[in-house]
Amino acid sequence: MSEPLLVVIFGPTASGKTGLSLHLAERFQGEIVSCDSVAVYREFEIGTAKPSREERTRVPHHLIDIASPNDLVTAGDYSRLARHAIHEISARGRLPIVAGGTGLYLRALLEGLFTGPSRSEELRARLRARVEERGPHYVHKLLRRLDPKAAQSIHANDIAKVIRALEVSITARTPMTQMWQEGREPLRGFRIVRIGLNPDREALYARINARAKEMFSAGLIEEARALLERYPDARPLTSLGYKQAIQHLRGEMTLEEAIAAAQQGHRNYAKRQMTWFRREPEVEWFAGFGADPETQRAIEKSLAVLI
RNA sequence: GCACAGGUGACCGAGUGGUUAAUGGUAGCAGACUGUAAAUCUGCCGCUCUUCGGAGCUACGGAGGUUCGAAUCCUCCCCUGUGCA
Repeated sequence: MSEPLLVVIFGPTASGKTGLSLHLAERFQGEIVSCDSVAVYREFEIGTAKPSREERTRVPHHLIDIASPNDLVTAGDYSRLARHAIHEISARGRLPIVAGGTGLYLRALLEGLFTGPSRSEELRARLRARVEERGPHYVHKLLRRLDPKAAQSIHANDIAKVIRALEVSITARTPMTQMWQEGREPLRGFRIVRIGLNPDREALYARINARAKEMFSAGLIEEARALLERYPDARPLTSLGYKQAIQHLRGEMTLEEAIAAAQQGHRNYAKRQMTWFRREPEVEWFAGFGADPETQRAIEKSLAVLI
């Protein structure tokens, strides 16, 4: 009972995390720490389903709109900022509630990342060029020499991960997997309660379809057009919804096709999120949507005991 | 009604006599994930068994036929698209 409580809510897109976190924050005097790799960027509004202005005045939100579209927020950045926010909230005597769907960021926050070098754009560019010239197996062979263990666990086709492993092993002059041995630095000082939302697959997919479509009628195309003009190289422009909106703007697909592709992308994403979250330890799972009053009551009840 | 084109596994789509349960792709399901993660990648994917080596059954619009052997060739029928009437 000595350590303060930290509530962590996760689940696939459109499972109702926002609604639930809002409800719990009001009920238990909490503040919300978003865990969303796209909502951190300003001006990305419609496609990210950020909580509304009104909702954000009702309950303080953190880690939303903290970066310019031209910035690049990494899992490490997120972890540091989120930990800082959580400690501040807790120091104020309020309940920190982490809510989001970005699995890696969540893990970076809770378990920490290994202390390795951060990105090196030049090295990455060089390695990517190698892949272009010689194919993915060439760089994978390279990794086999520098870090055989990593090479074994990373598939040769997974270029992104092969490159990161090489980047680490080269710049640190130590195999990445060896650096992993030194462990990570997990978040300490909190009793962490993990709440997982796992609505029925079919119902979730229907909800995703409806929501993705609504984003388009709410002006996603226009928002994407404006963003593309001002920040043509912005990273989050490649995220779900924006990507398809831009394809439509370029004349690569009709509006209908873009909507269908966005819906499909969100459905696939939700599935990937679930396979990530299923591995999470000590999760209290709930089968309904977060916006569902019955589910909210059940979660509220199980939380009330702990507070 | 005539003339072409075509009907392939949930869908799209290759295959034009034999190592073909049938290349690909998509969807679906399962999985991986340590600083791009709304990313990137992997496996399974007709049915039934299996000592996990395999075994059996059913499949390329339908019915017959040719052949040792057909999704592939022939005949008839049904359906779809396009053109001409």
